[in-house]
Amino acid sequence: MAERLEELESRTRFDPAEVEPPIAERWLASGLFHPQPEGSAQENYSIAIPPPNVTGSLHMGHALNGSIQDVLIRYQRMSGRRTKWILGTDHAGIATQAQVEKALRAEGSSRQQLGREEFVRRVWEWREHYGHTIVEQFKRLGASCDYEEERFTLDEDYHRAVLEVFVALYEQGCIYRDRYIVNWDPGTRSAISDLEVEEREETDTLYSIRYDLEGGGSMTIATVRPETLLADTAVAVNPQDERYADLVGRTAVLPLVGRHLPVIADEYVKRDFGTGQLKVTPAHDPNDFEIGRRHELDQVSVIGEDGRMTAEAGERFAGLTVAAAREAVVAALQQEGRIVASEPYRHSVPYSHRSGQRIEPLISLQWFMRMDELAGPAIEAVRSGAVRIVPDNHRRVYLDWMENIRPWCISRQLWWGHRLPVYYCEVCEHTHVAARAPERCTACGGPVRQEEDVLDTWFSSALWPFATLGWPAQTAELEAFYPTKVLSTARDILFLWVARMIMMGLRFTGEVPFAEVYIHSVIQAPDGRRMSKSLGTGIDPVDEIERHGADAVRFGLLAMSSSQDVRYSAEKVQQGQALANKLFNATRFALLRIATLGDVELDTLQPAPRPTAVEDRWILSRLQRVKAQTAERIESYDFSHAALGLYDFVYGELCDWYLELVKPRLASDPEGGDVGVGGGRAAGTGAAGEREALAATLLYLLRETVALAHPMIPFVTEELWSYLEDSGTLLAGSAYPRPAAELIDAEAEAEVERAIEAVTLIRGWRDSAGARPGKFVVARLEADGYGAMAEAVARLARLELRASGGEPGAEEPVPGAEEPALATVVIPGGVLEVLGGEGLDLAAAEQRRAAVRTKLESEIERVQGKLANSGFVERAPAAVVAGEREKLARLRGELAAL
RNA sequence: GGGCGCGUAGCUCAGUUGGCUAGAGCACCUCGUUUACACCGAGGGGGUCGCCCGUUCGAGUCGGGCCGUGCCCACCA
Repeated sequence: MAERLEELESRTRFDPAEVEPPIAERWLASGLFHPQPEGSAQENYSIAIPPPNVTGSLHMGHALNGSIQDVLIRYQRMSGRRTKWILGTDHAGIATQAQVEKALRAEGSSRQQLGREEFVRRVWEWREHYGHTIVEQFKRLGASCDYEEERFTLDEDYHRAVLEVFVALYEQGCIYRDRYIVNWDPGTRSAISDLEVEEREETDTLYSIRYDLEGGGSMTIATVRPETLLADTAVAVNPQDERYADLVGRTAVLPLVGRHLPVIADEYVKRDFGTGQLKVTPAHDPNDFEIGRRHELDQVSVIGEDGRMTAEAGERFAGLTVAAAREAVVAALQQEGRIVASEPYRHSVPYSHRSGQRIEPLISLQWFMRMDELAGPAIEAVRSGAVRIVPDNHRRVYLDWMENIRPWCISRQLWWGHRLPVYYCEVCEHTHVAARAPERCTACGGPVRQEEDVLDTWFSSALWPFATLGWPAQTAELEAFYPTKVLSTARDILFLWVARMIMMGLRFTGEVPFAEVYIHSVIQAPDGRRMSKSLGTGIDPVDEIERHGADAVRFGLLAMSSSQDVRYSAEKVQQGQALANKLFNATRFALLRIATLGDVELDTLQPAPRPTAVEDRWILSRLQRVKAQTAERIESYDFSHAALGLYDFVYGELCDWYLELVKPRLASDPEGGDVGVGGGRAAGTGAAGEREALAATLLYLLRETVALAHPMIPFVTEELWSYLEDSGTLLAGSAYPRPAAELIDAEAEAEVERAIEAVTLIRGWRDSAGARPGKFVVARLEADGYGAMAEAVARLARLELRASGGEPGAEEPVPGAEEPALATVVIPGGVLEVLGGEGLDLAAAEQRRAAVRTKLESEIERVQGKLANSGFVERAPAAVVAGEREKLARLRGELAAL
């Protein structure tokens, strides 16, 4: 220990870069993060991490969520629970495939050139190469995940779980294949789900186009997509619309094409919108598709999967891009004089979240999943509270979405992902759905080929909490850690992921996958914009860790977090860094002082609360309250207050006051130095037993504080623990401090708090009077309730105290006891009478006094007014009225004393 | 069009069930080589709590309206 203390003495500040890596290593080597699968999920505590994209890197959202989950996990682990933080990554179909394709392009190749098998091999290779970055980054953050059991959504076992679910849902009739209108993303050349579509406001031109009717007359149709006219197969009006009642049943002629279109009546058409006449394009508009199904209209597809016009669009337009086709169609219509009007039109346009390209609704043969049947129990789970969403204003959003849930397009035209376990007969087209490929067609014995499509990534993610634990096998892991306790995430994937996990969990395990969903803040850039690489607004958490330390980043993020979105605050991270440094130095100070006390043996000293002075009882009492408060805040997901409350305790009580109060008692020279001028309890005096008690108390305080802070700032606290606890045990595996009721001491709290207030007031006065910081002011304390604290007040406020005139025990006649006061400072319980001091500017002090008087007077007036109001006195609760009366008396006393 | 938020010191944010002489961190100003920490310490200035009505003895806190702002959901050509 001795050498370690020597080494500690030279470290005047906490250096995260030096300390963090070895600590992270000790944690990993300890096995603490890798629990044995024992006990029941009920008694254990588990969290399944939202799996980051396998080739991604840590962004602020990960860092925040990682900090949050780690606080919970560490807190629970220290509370004695068997904890497991399930770790893993997501294969992230589109994102990963896009990355590899980009790399291929750079080397002049393409996935088509490679072929499917080779391409998939290349992606695996890519994953080997880049797939560990983010996990390593989680380690740097200090996240105590179970790194020994890292999962991947394309692992063999995981794949088996996916197949099992797919086959079961198919057999249960929930999964089906359909030619349906989908959101086609020309960028990724794949269908995407509704949730991956984002609407953007845009200004287009709304054209009014004249369609002639057979047998005379015409209709005028408005559209922002004239190019889709080529695929019109009907014209519709509202059945209630008398204006057009006689048109229904007639035939319109499609301009440019000449196709005959029935005029139909459908409720969908709004009478008051535009002309009340609508062109119907079943193949390229979701609404029209529905109309088409209702009226059994033809489907003509003029836009292909490549985003270009097809042959069906006719020779003039085939091969054109959609944009070019629009121009060409408009030009052609203009030539025929069919454009009756055109005006700018603002509307929302669908874009792909994935590729950023404009969505092209078109009809495609895809796999879908019917959701209504699965949604029912998932709705009930949230309604009944089996799954609790925190904060609960997201509850309604979840329920609204679930109650209006629509089929989910689950097939993707990609190569990277779970290929559908669907096999078509090459001969008779018979469809087989099975986890294992059939040798031959069961109907005709012909050869079979597997479906080319893969599943939407979210399909596999939906199984995350149980597929990671070995399901469908009934593993010990599943028994011990499923259901998990809480799912922590930002709200943007509430539908995409959370809702689907609840549905799948209930369906396949019969249990909710987690008891609580905690929705955390989204961290925005400091200017309020979204943090994003493309905008250049991103802040890299790893950079921040390198600059300020992982503890600082964690503390900062926790302190920022809230129930709403917040801007990134570099100051909060600084604050965290300051806290780490402060704790480090406080511990360093205490240990080095104790070591020099001489008669205290640090190596054998047992940390224990052994108060011998009121400040001891005060800080011990305060510590108990902070313990209770911190635990309560962590358990209620109130991380910012947990972090900031701890900061306040460490700074505002432990360091600023307690350590200052106790310094004289820690002086190595029992005769005392120049500290503590007034009073009988000179520095360093006291029996050896008292010094030992103080040392024991200090050790106890520091150990408890450091342990209390550990879930939030694990590195610095673990480092300090190695000095405070020499058995070599890890703090990460030690017990979380619990409040000891017998140490709560309201009286001591009141006594010390009034002393603190007095010191602050006197310092303020000193400053206003220009008293030099180093010089003593001669004064007389004429106030009640200070007792043993009087001398501490004197020392901390730099006073040379003269005996009070009224003090019975004072040696009579004390010189100066009758000395007239030059000034008075109002403090709790009375006043301080200033008798003299070097270079005091009494005029300035007088100004301050006047200001205080004015403030007191106005406040007294306010309170008097309140108490004179009969309504207040009669109606307000008695305690409040009494409080005001007390306040008035106190203020009057202060004013009189001035 | 619906839903959910937000608007409190220069900045970022706290303010539980209405009782506040409205707080914190940062920034700013003054002072300080008091041997834990200058990533420090002490002190200080700074707010019509977006606006207007209302409820109440009392409103930053509750209700209504307005203005500003952000996000989510939604099939009006």
